[in-house]
Amino acid sequence: MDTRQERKQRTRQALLDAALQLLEQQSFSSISLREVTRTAGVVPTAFYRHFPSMEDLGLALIGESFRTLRAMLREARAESTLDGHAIRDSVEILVSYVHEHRHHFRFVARERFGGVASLRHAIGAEIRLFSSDLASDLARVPELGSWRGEDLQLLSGLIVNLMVHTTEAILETAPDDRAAQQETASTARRQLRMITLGLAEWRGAGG
Amino acid sequence: MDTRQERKQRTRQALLDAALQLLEQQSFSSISLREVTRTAGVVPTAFYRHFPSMEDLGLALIGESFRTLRAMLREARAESTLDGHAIRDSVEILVSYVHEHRHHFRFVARERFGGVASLRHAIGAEIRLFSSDLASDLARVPELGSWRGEDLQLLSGLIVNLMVHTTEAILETAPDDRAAQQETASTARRQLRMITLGLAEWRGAGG
DNA sequence: TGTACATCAGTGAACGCGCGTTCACTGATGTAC
DNA sequence: TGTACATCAGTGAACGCGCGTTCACTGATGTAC
Repeated sequence: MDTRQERKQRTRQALLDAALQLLEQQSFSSISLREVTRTAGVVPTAFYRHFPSMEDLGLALIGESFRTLRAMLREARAESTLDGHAIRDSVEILVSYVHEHRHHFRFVARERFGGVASLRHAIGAEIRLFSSDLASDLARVPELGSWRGEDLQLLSGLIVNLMVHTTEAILETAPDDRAAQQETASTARRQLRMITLGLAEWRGAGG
Repeated sequence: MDTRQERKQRTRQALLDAALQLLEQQSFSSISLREVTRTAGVVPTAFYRHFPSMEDLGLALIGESFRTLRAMLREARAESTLDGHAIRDSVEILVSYVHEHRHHFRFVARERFGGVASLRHAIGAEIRLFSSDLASDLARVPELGSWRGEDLQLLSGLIVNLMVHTTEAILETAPDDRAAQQETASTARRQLRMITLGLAEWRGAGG
C-alpha cells in the first residue's frame, strides 16, 4: 500500500535521477525540462508538481551531492593522522566514493564553474563549508595542534584543491582501465605527501 | 584599402569575440549560433563562411586562449628560481594576465570540465603540455637540479593545479574589490610557499 | 587604363523541430460523517 | 463499513518562440586580357 505522498516522492526522485543521468554527457544549462521528464517517464507538465523550475531541481541535486560528500568526510575522519597510512586510506576512500557516486561527483565538478550562476554560488558555499570542516579535523592532528586557524585553512584549501583535481582525474579516466585508475591514485598519494612534507617547516603566514 | 581576405579575417575575429563575450555569462554548450552572429553583427548564415559548426569555433577559441597562456609562461620564465621573490613575481604575473585576458581564462576554466567532450579533451591536452613545459622550467631551478622527471611532473602538476584554482578564485571575485583581490593573491602566495617548503625533504616517489 | 568575367562574403526567406509554459481535464487517494 | 465530497499527481492539447540549416541571391572585390 502506497500513500499518495510516497508516490509523489518517488516521482520527484525519478526526476532527480533522470537529470543526473543526463548530466553524465551534458552540462546542466543545456539539458531541457522535457528531456528530464521524458527520461523519468512522466509528461512535461508533471514537472511543475515537484519543482518550480529547472534551477530549483539543480539546487536540490547540489543538496543531494553534498550529503554524499559529507558522508565521505565522516568516513575519512576515522583516520585523522597525517602519517603514511592515513594518506593511503584517505585517497582510497575518495576513489571508492567517486566510483560509487560518479553522477554526484561529475555534476559538482562540471557545475562548479559552469554556466549557471546560482549553482556555481551554491557549490562554492558548500565547498567552503567542506573546507572548514576539514580544517577543524586537521586541528586535531597532533603535528598541527599548534597551528593558527588561518594556516589550517590554507592547508585544507590545498588539500580540497588536490581532492577536487583528483576527482576530476578519476572521472576523466575510463572506469574499467584499472592501470590508469591505479596511476591516478598513486599520483594523488605522492602529491599529498609532497604537500605534507613541508608542514614541519611551516612557521606561519608571511605575505 | 582592404583586401577581401582582411575583411573576412575581421568578421571571423568578430565571431570569436562575440562568442567570448557571451561566454562571460553562459557555458559554451548553451550559447547558440544565432546569438553569436547577432552579437557579431552578421546574419546567421554568414557563420558558415568561417566555421563548419559551433564546435569548430570552440576549438579555435581554445587555440587563442592557450596562446595567451603560453605568453604568460614565457614572461614568468624570466624569474625561474623558487625563492620568495619568484613566488611573489609569478603570482603577480598570473593575476595581471587573468585580469587582462579575463575572457580567455574564464572560457578555459568553465569548459575544462564542461559539457562538450571535444573541448574538454582539447583543453586537457593543452594543460598537460603546459604542465610539461613548466616541469622543464623547474628542472633548471638549482634546488631541483637532481630531481627525477617523474617527480618534477608531480610538482608541476601541483603548481598548475594551484594556478588553475587561483585563476578561478580571481574570476569569482568582483574585479573592483581590491581588498578581496589582494586576499586571493596572498592566499595563493602562501599556499605556493607551503608546497615549496617541503621540497628539500623530498626523496623520490614512494607509492 | 578599360572591359568582361569569376569569385565569394554576406543576405534574406523559408523549413521543420524541440522548447517552456498555459490550461482544463481525469481519476485514484484521502477525509468527514 | 458505506457514502459523498475534496484533494491533487499526473495527463494531453495547444501556444508562440528561437533554433540550425537549406537555398538561391547580390554586389563588391579580384583577375585575365
